[in-house]
Amino acid sequence: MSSATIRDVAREAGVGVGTVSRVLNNHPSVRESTRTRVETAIASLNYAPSPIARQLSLGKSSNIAVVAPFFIRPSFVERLRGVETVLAEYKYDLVLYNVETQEKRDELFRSLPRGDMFDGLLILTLAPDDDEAQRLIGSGVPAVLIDAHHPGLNRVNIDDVRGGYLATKHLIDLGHRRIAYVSDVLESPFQLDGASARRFSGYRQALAEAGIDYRSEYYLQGHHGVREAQQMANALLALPEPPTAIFAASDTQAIGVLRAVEEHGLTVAEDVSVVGFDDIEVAEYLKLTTIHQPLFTSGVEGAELLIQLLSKQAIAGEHATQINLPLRLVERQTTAPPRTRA
Amino acid sequence: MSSATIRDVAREAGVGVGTVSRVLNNHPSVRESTRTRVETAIASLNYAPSPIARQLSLGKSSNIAVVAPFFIRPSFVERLRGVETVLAEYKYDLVLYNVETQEKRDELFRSLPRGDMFDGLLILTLAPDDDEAQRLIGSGVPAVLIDAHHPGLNRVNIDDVRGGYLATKHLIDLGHRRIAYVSDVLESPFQLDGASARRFSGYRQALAEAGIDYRSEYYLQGHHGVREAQQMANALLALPEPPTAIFAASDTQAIGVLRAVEEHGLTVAEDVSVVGFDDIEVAEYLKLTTIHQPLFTSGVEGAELLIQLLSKQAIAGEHATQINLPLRLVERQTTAPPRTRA
DNA sequence: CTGTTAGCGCGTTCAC
DNA sequence: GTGAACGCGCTAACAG
Repeated sequence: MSSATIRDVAREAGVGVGTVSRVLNNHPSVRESTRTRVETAIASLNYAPSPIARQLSLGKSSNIAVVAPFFIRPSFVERLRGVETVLAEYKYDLVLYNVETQEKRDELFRSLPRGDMFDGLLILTLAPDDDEAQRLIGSGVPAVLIDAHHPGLNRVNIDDVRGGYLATKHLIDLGHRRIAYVSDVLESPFQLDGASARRFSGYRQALAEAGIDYRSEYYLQGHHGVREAQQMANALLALPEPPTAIFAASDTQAIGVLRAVEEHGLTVAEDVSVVGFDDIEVAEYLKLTTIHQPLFTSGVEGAELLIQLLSKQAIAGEHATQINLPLRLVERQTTAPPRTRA
Repeated sequence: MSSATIRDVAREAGVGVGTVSRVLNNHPSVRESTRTRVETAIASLNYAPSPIARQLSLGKSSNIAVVAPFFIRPSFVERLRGVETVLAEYKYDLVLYNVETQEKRDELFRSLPRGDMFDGLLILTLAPDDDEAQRLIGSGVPAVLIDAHHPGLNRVNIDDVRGGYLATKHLIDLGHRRIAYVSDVLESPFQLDGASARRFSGYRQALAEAGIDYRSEYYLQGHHGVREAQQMANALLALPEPPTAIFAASDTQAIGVLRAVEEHGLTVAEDVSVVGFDDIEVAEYLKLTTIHQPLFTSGVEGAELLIQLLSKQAIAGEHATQINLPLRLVERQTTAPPRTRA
């Protein structure tokens, strides 16, 4: 069946366990003849070392925890792929934690930092509060945030304010003046990273710069999701003076907006322009104009930063590094100049 | 920094380590007064037990491995979500392995079964060959396949033949006679589960049943992906006698077909009908007629089956159970009767 | 009820 | 070069 131990191998090869351990770890000081003897013993017993025992002895686990909310979001999947790529390269195992409730969140932030269970932590889209952050850095477990902010913690993210600005500016340059913003809900009891809020301020900044008054009826919040966004857009389009352009906080939400536009018998771009955020894969198929952010790359960068931290003998107290990824507008076919007034 | 051990707690509380272990595991036989004493000691030392040491001692890891190819596919994500849901419920940790090359595949199938690293295995969309299967069942590590077949291994899947039949039959009932099939490549050096092939035979079955001759020029294979499918559909549409309907092996590929139809200046449904497979989320937004398969549910069922196996004291030799999930046609707006000949 | 001790499987000195 | 003994942190079985 299973589990031959190192001792069995030692006996079989007629050597001590120490020697077996040495060949296992490619220790130079072991005679070639005994090495081969041990190796054949290993092969014949079909032996494989126990990772767990190894971990206990070594004090490291060689696996890193990835915690993230909302599995479903395409943007998360892209990031995760990036993470997986580099973790696999460095032979780290990826343990995945999904967090969709406040309780699970608390539980995780309490248990993760302790324990020798993980060599490192990767946290996606979840901004720790000050307490949690303190505990994290205090625990000495290297951690990096991806798509989340916290001063004092290593992190890779984007300039959301600029993203909001870019999207809005594009619409303004096209000639739009009545521009709405469909946002995630800002005040979540569940602490996400307030990207929507920052994009909102970029939106207002662009508006102000162009001398366009901000209108609160053009600013709607709702839970993340196609359906919710569709409803918001419906409300917008039903306004006495509906917007001629809508900026959605994510591509997913932009899809909802697109549907609402169709539902109203209007045509996208011609009647109302739509711009999204993220540039997930479907955005291309939908020909959605959007703000591209490096999703896959964010995962790669975050994981690499973590690996680097891991090797660096954990010089705590070092100030946290921040990696900022570039943003750019991808112009496709859902934006156009506003229809000229009849 | 971290790691107070159980011994520290014992000393602090003035008890033996055994007692501490008992309160940790809620053993009934411990006086209330000492229990509280230990608990305060735990709190004051900010102690948390080492999962690894615990695992070594217990001989179980409380984590299960999920191996799957192609992170990116939306269908995989849905399944993974289902898996995660039940694993979390039962307090199992989810260790994720991505497999996109033959080497990684071999490496994994060699290393996974051994070791006390995992209590169980969940394998998605990857059909083990006979050797691998033998090693799996021989290892005694409970495993279940999701979206993959192998006699002798526990598995949850669908009736792909029937799926292919349903899709094709729908088209036939609509009046189509020239029906093409856009497929994944069947002979992959990389051993996936041959779902496309089975769907193909369902396709042929429906054709035969309706007395429609099979035409090899209507059957194209290509790698999974929007772009590849789009090219195949382009080729199909450029045929002297192009098909009036196209059945795609997945929704992702159906998206490519949709694009190709547009590219040719044709309109979907009116000029050419398209049906997909999977019913991923975007299918709804694209109004794609498709074969719905329970993606999320497949993850749930697979994980639950595994959990059940885990508790059942691993009665090996038991014959493998197979769970078959239902399929159904979801009719949306990409299919319609063929245009009547002018 | 509770303290003590023996493993769990492996890495690592430390002498030989 | 190589074997023996100890320790990693915890659970479980055995005495009290």
